Amino acid sequence: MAKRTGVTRQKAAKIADVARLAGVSVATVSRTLARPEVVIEETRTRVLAAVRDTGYMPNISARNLRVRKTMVVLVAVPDIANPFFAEVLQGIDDTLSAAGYGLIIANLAGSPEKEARYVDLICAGQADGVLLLCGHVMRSPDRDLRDARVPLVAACEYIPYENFPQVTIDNVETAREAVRHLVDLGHTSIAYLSGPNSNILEQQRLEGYRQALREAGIAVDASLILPGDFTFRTGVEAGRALLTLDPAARPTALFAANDEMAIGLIKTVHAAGLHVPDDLSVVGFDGIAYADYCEPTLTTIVQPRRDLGATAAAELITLMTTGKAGLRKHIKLPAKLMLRDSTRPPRKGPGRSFRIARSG
Amino acid sequence: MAKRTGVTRQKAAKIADVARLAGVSVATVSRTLARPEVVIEETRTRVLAAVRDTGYMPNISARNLRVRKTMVVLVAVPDIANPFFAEVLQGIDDTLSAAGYGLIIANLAGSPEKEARYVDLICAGQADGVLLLCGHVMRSPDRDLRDARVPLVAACEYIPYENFPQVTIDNVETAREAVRHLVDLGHTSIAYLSGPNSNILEQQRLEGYRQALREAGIAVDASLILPGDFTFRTGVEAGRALLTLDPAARPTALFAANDEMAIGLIKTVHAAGLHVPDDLSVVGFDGIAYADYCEPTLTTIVQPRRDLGATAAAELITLMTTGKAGLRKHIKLPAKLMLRDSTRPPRKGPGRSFRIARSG
DNA sequence: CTGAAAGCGCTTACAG
DNA sequence: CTGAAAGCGCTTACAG
Repeated sequence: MAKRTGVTRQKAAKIADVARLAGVSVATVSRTLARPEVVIEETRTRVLAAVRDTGYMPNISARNLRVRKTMVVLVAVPDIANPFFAEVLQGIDDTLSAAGYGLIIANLAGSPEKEARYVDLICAGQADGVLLLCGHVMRSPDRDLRDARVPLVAACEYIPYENFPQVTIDNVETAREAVRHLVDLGHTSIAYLSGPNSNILEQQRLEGYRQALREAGIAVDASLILPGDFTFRTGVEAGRALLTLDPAARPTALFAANDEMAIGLIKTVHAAGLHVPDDLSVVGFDGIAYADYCEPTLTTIVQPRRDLGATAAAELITLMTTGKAGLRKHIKLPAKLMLRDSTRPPRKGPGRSFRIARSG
Repeated sequence: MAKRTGVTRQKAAKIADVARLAGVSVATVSRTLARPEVVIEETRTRVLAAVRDTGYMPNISARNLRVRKTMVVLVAVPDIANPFFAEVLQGIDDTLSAAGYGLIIANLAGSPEKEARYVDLICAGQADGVLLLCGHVMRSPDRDLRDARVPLVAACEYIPYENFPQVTIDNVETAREAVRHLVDLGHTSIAYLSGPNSNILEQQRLEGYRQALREAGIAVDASLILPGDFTFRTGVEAGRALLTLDPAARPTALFAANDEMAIGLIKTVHAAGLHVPDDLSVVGFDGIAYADYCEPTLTTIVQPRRDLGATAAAELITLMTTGKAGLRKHIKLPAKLMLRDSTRPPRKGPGRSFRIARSG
């Protein structure tokens, strides 16, 4: 230990303090820290000891100013209170902070003003890269993020017609698998509880539903496609709609475009005396924590949230450091069907002939 | 619009570019932006026009280096994937970003290495203030945050024996209110499902439970205090423990130290045929979103999460800018009891004499 | 009211 | 292998 150690010192030590104590120039201190192998061992030892004794840590603002980098990444999330994104953020944070990057979390929360503020911030060079989890390229009234010469990577919600890297699951294929599970159980009357029509995830999941039915030789019945918007509330409404149906015409299974809606629907039909899975099998999508707590526990598609975040962050780091993207523009991560208690073969056996007679 | 606008320019405009275009010195540009009232109107007009035409935005690193501030606040959260903190973070983010501060989210996630890295970062002057949501003052093997001459504010989880500002709900009073609600319904045999003993929140909620019973003249029965650790799993275990009890000795109501445990317990006793609230009333604590979806919906204490975050952030801003804290060191925000479907008067009427005979 | 100049703490060619 | 020096983009006394 030197005379006065850094711990209780009033002001933080700067590089000049270290240089003085070690008896070298500031350039040598800087070099020792950045590329230890270029200085001779004796110098290195002296410098490192001085660093320790002074408690020196570099001033990031000064370094960033000098090298013209910010070492921060902005990540745009639609809603930070949504647990889904919280876990994706964890994967991002792990990867980015291990590489020395800081994180600015831009919580869009449906506010165009906030979004515009963040766009301006990025255009002003306040971030070295941007991670888009919000399903669109951020905009402001007078600036376009694509002109900001800053690396972009999107994750979770695919953004069509763009050519930066994107990391998502394969929504079409995964939705297809979910519906195939219902078909395999013997269901032939399978409803779909949709998300908002304009949403890309909704469009892909609906497509997967269609494909699975087609493969099974089941005609798509438009009356079995229930409107929803990803909220618990529309799940409840869809449940009520199901209850008004003549029991003979009621589907024996339902695939919901997300878990919240599935859970709202189950709760509603339960309260009316319908049993899940005996009277109705339900599959959700996302794998939120609650899907494992609800009654019955929900069969659903579990997205690799952490990995989605980590992979996107790694892709962005590549882009920021090398200036070029990895080989694949669109990385699709596997999501898996988690079988739980909300699905079961239909009680009355296949009602297929009935459905075909009724539909289109 | 000037000849070439900033939008598609290669490099971001700097203050010298603005000065040249406006025909003034850089000092004047800086002044106009910082304190518009000190320059004469004509100058101000010219400068502002030049700012607009160049698309100028100040380089934050340079400014921070110069004024020796970082304009970032570090917020330490125990677990970013926990929806409770996600919403507190929203309140923090709103307040801080409106004041021009950036946010570094330190996701401690039970990792002492990460925590130490963040402590070093703060000691190196990389943040102007710290918001502690983690229930303890962050530590690293060789540095103490309290010596880092950086403003500290804690929120949500009270940290005893410290003298920086703290913002929490009144856990004792609120728990007392929850139990009083059960007492008012006529319950006299009221169990408590606890959190981990070492946790300060647990200690306070237990104290509130005790006070409410005492006020009602009900003796505390140690056998009705079930161990838990805030997880859904221990709620399930407590439910099983309840089921092994002789029905006559079974409590008619239960207060759980948090919602996850309450929900796990309800699910377990339901599966065994016990009805909530008819056979058992349950009150939770926290007001997580799921408490409003589960079956039955859960009567619980709703914490003002957003407000907790916003208030703590405002307190920290005061501390960072004026150097002194507000009047009150410990700010207690009101939490409210949300009545839902999991509580009801006991089926068999007050069993008070029985309880007294049995306990203490 | 405005300008010239110093300086915040670093990194990095450029010499030697 | 090491040092002297320039410069990253700002802000702010200090003069005038």
